[in-house]
Amino acid sequence: MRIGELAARAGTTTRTLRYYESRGLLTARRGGNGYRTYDEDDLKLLRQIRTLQDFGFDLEETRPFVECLRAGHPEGDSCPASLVVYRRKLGELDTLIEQLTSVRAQVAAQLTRAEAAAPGGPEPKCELGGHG
Amino acid sequence: MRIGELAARAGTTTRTLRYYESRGLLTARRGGNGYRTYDEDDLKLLRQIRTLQDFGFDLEETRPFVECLRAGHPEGDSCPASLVVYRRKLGELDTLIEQLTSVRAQVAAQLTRAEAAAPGGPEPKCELGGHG
DNA sequence: TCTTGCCTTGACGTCGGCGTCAAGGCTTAC
DNA sequence: GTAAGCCTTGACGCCGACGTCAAGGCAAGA
Repeated sequence: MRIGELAARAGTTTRTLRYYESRGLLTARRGGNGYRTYDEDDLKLLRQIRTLQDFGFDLEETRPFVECLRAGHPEGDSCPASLVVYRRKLGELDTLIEQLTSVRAQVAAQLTRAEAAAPGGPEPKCELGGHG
Repeated sequence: MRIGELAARAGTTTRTLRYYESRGLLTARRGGNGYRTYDEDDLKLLRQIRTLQDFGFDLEETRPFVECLRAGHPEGDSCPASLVVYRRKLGELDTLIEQLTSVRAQVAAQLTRAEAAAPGGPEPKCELGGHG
């Protein structure tokens, strides 16, 4: 198949595929007219990249998975190098979630304080008795 | 005080202060020699910006806080517009944390699956009996 | 043959928050 | 006077993952 069809089947754009190629991921054969030609394996490889990208992996972080598939392994994460990336990512995610949770708490505290200090009353969430 | 001192006292750089000025935050008076001159109020304003930046707020999102302080309010979040930003940010943080938590779980699942499928054994976390 | 729609390479644009360099002016210490 | 250390404006660089435009080639249908 050609680049347009591959892009469509992977839910991305031709520009993206050429970019991946420029980065050394996703190589392509060429037809007699110079057009790029791909097969089902390329689709599988591309879907591996896209899945990881959706997870927030950098393009470089997908490289071990790509090389693993190219080496003939059944899955992109069938190789130790891929597992290393998984574990590192888990650590990064934990750290990030922790930081964001902390920030969330601080912002919430600021909001509560600011609302309490606001003129016109602190916008009560529940009205204890009274309904007017 | 001049720009270098203000930057130092706020733990940032002169380049950053000029950038804030170019964005319309943090205005400055000028001395006879053309140098920017700041006072303690400017420092307070700058610290407000920096705090929000550390929380992950975009520069644009700090504008209501800045305008609130400029209007003479005691705190940057003494104005309704600032509270709106707080609430929106809380929502964004909740969404983001939720997404990251979901991704974390998916990555963890992939790692577990890949480890189980790996040749050479699934790297057991604990050894039940046997120690050699 | 002409249009339409794919494809090619090349190259500049985007976004945010600055970093960094250039070229020069003011002030103070020595 | 001159070197050091502050300041000024202007402008290009950076990062990542592409978007978008330009100029042109190839293929297929009417």
